[in-house]
Amino acid sequence: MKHTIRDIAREANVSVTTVSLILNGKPNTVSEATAGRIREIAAKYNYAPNHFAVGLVTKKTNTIGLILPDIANTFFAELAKSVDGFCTASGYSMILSNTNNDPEKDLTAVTLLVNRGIDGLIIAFSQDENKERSAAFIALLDDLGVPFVALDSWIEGLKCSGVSIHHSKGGMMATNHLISLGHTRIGCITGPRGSYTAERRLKGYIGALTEAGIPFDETLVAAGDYQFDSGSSAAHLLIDRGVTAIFASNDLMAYGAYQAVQSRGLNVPDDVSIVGFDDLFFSNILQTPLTTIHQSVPALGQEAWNLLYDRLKHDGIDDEYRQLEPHLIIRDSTIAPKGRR
Amino acid sequence: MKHTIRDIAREANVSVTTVSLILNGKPNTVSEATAGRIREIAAKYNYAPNHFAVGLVTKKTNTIGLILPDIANTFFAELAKSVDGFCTASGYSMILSNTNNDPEKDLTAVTLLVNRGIDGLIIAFSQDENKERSAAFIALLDDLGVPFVALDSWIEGLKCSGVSIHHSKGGMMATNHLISLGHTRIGCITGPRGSYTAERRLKGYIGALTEAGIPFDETLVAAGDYQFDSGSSAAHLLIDRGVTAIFASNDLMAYGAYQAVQSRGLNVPDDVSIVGFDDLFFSNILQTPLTTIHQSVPALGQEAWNLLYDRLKHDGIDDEYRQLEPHLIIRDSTIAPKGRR
DNA sequence: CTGAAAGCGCTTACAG
DNA sequence: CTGAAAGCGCTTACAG
Repeated sequence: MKHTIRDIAREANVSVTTVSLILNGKPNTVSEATAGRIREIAAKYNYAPNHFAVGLVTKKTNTIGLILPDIANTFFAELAKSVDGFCTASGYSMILSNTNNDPEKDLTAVTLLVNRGIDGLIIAFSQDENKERSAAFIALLDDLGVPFVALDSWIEGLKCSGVSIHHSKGGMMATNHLISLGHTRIGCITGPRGSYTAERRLKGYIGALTEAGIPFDETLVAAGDYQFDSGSSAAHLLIDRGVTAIFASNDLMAYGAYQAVQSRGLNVPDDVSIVGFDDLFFSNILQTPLTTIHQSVPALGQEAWNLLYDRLKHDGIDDEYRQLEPHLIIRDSTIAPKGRR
Repeated sequence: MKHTIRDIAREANVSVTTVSLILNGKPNTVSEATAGRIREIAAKYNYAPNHFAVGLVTKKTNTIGLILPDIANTFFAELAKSVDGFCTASGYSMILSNTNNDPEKDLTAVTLLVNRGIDGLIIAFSQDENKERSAAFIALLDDLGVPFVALDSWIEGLKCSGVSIHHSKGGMMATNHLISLGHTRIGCITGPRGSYTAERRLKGYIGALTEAGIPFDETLVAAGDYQFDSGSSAAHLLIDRGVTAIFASNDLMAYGAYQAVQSRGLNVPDDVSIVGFDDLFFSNILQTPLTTIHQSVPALGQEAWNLLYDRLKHDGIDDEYRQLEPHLIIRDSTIAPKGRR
């Protein structure tokens, strides 16, 4: 049998007001004897306030929403784990919403979660090239009434806090590594064109080439969609174009590129060097461990939580956008090009 | 500005009762004209009922809890994705709780979620060998008051519905495959000893050997913990003992076994055949794709959801335990032993 | 030092 | 065909 605050009050011979004050640690002038008795009785019945009644009055739920494009993707799964850990530690619960990378679902998920009553929202946006929908989404978010922070991705024109890795710097570091090895014919497998993270990483690639005086060759850019298969087909294209090295905009596509190289009887890194982006767990246990840009997922989750938590607790904090430092992890998938070993 | 049912009622010139009846599709005798007007106004303001007020009255939250040992593990991440999909489709939200495989946290998570108000619970238990804690946990679950179903794992003595793959049959199929290839010195890397899934899979291994007339050799069983590293060290042990084939109780440990084999200058499958369990996405893109026992994760998620949903909607349904059929996927990591090719 | 009472936003018998 | 009112279980000014 579930007990209410009235049950406790009755048994303690006090009013519900008094019980509420004590159990919530609110400023009060209740005698220690009475307070102790109340706490004892509450403990005895394992009393916990009804979540809905509290929410109805306080408008607080101690729940946040986490919207993710694909929880089955290791990167986002680890992110969810990180955020969940911080939530739990701070007494919050986390409602997860998976959008399957469907921007339409970003919208419905936000509406749904806000209507259910959440205190805040962390959103890793789906990749979306539709400007009109983006505008509508921004409008929706603008008068959301609950704080939210953008994670990993971003929408042009958004007004909120956010955190991501420094995507372009990461793309630049990956490409620079290949250049410093002596490669000049370097292909790039992008994420979905038009999407924020894809364009930022590509920008880093182009920047590195330009800085090194290597003319940017549009035909050495092949569009992928962050999935394994697209990495494989893009790599085939690039190999046809005679690249000696490939920067894949995420590890999953890098794995696809491995497969393309191997299916032609070629070898990584002897024939084609490959750099990834993310540093998934699996990148390190491949037969030829992958050189890649490491993202600290726990740090990403923590920053997102910190940004949100500050805004949960205090009103009117200015927006902040934090970009985490990428790290180049050199493993066995990159080597100097054939002529220069 | 958030609108309430009173705002809608006022503008439609009707009572809140009428609005509530119409918007909830309850049996009513409201004229179609009035009903239409109400729906229009509600739509105009994007009205959604306050979740807490509804919950306070109906005692229903349309929220379920999903307790998982490790969301960063691909297997559970895909499970979460599957369950989330069914929840969403049925109008439910899912609160995720990650226990980091800490049985203590299973307990606190259950308590927390139930106090927050959830309609039901799906639990993939942490591995626990502590009988006393298990007993306490069962007692807690027994008078929980909300339906729950066990997913993947199980606790001896539990009274609830559940679904998992047929672990022992899977272990048997994996081992039989190795036997049919001609192996007789077959090692087994188990999950955490004493845990349900580990013991079931091991039982399948032993059963297959016995059936084939191969004497069971205790020294060919090495305990792991379902993590990569443990697979590697266990494989080293088994190779020292002269096995020609290894059944690893999950894919992650199979990857570890690959590494052990390779670090000795040996080769999979030429020197050691390896079978895994789970069939993670990565098993298929390894340089030597892994022969393994496939679990249909979407089916697992769907069954768990179905079992829960039935019990959410109807009282007094009998407990059911469903075991899903495992499937052997033969790839390149298994071959006949050297003498028999 | 403590309590009575209003109110959060709904749903649902019940009355007419 | 429609509405007034009770009640869900809390929190919080306010009164004494």
